[in-house]
Amino acid sequence: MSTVLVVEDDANIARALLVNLRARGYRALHAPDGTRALDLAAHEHPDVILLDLGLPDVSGLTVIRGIRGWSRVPILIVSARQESASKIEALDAGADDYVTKPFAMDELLARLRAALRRGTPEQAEAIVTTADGRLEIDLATKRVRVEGTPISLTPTEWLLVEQFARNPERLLSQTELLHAVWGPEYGRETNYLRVYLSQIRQKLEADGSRPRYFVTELGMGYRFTPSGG
Amino acid sequence: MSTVLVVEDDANIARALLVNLRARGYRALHAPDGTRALDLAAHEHPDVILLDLGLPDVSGLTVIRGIRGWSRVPILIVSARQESASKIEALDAGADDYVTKPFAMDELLARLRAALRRGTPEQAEAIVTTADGRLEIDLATKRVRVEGTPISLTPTEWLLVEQFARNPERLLSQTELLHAVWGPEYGRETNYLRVYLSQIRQKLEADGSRPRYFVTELGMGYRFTPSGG
DNA sequence: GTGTGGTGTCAGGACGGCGTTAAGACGATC
DNA sequence: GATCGTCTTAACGCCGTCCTGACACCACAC
Repeated sequence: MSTVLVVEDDANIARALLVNLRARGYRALHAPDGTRALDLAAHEHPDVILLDLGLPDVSGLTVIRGIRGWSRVPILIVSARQESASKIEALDAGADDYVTKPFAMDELLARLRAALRRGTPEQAEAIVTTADGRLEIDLATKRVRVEGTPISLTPTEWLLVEQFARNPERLLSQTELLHAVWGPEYGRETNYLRVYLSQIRQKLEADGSRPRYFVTELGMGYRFTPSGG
Repeated sequence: MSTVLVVEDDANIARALLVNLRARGYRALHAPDGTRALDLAAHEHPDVILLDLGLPDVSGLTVIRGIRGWSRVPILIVSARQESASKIEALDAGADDYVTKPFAMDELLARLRAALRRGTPEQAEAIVTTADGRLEIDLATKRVRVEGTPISLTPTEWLLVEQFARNPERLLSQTELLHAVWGPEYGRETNYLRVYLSQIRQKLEADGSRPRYFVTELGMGYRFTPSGG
């Protein structure tokens, strides 16, 4: 049985996380602030740590540095969308991965399993590459390369590509993508997606009219298939 | 040790069931009427419920609805042959499966084991696989594989397959499926199901004319049998 | 054997989703 | 205020999906 330390000050989110984790058979501990997080990390030796960046007392960065001083336990960042700068700082400070609030529970659990499986922290997830090596997406530097040469994307194009890169092989519905890129009040504007998918394919696919990486699933959504299948 | 609640007014049948269940190592409770059934279900939290439809006080349907209001414990209907209409009603109300009186004890025990297997939350992996490994249904990425190669399904086909994957070994009535896929106002359009089941079998079964996974239960509904039996 | 109700299969037409293009609206920069 | 790139919106043709109806088939009852 693995022990998960949940560092989260919002009581509702914390409860939801703890309930879900315990239902899946994890031993889940809770720290509502940074001080108690460091304390529990030292005394309970969790197998993985879920860390919210917005804490009341000390910054999430301080917590990461405090733990990395003596332990290489995997740390998953949970952060709001607008905190993207501190997310990168957190990754640089030694965090392993991050999910953006509001997050899908199954996605979080998948990343958690991945972190546990790895055991030893590595930044391998930072660059997503297709099986054929033609396309590279660097999530940390926000850069995309096709056959080695950098491609410039517009902000909206990048946000879309980022969604795909963070969810390889997974079917993303139109509403899901619209929420993630344009905001929660969008959902019916599927024509946006049609236009931008077209542009992205022109830039990143070998043959824009026969997409291999950004595949349409008719009536369901889109899927990024770096594996090639 | 699993707890089984037997709801049965006929004393002879009840005794036979209780003796057989206890001999197999189950903890077996007995409720001779609907009122005590609801009472025991609430206080003892059984792992599975065997429910006779012909009760002296309240109808079996009332019992199902009373339990389904707060619990998802598997419910197996035990009913006489001529009560086929109420059997379908019971399935629509949320029962999981049924056996017809007079029943073979080993068949009942087999269905009971299937219900227990389903009830225990071992769905840590969101991938449902058939016993022979030919068919994989990945609920997280919404992808279906036959012998390793991905198969593309239309939205309606996927919704149906998803229902089956989420309820393996369970008998799903036509109305239940129609409600889940087309919406609550549908219920008589069983021809839809016939067309789509045919398409799904063509795509996913080894021999579309001899289905092994998506089995028809004549007059009752359909059952997904990943175990192969 | 014959009848009946439920089921499986096929094909065609209506419909809506999708990809593409282009033009107008908007905002940033100088 | 002018220019440039980006985002939004509209229009159109294409293609797959959904629904429908017809027919064959099967199990079961008589």
